[in-house]
Amino acid sequence: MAVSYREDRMNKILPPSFYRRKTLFVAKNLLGKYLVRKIGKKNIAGKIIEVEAYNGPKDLASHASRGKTKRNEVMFGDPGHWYIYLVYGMHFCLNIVTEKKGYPAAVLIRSVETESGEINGPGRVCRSFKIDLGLNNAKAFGKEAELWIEDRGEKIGKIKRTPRIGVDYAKDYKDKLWRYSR
DNA sequence: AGATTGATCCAT
DNA sequence: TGGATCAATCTG
Repeated sequence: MAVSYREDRMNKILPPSFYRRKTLFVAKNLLGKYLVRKIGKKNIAGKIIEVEAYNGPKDLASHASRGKTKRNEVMFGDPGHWYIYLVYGMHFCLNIVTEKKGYPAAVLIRSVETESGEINGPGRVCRSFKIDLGLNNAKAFGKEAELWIEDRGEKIGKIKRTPRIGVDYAKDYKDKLWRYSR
């Protein structure tokens, strides 16, 4: 039984259940998946090659470590939604919310590989994919999604685990090996 | 190494 | 309400 083009496309989009699991597991398993941005009739896609996990209320590197605020409330919500914020007054950062509602966690998309080359850095990823606060709290699944992640069946090789970038203030959490890259 | 940039957060 | 801070990037 052949599936329609639409069903085939839908089947590759990661469902909320993918994100509902442990944040470190989700982070590692996002490598090799494709970030896809719908702009009008066109899609931009890039293979995810670097991420960071921000894992729970005790993670001092996480925005959520000082409780829920207007900015970070999306992290406390349902998995499979985008958490986007402005850093340094200039750049946007894209995160996908993980784990069950009430447990604040997310994975930051740091770098992708497109057909025209690598895009390194969360600010550059957002600029290239035309991502801003308008997508904050948007769903990363379903037919209305404008931004989602697909499994295209590609395997990733050896995964590197390194400390997260720019979190020197995070005391005993600053050296956690929660940055994953290929 | 230094400048940029402005929303956010918390201590006054 | 003020001022330090910031999950970054660019230029020199």
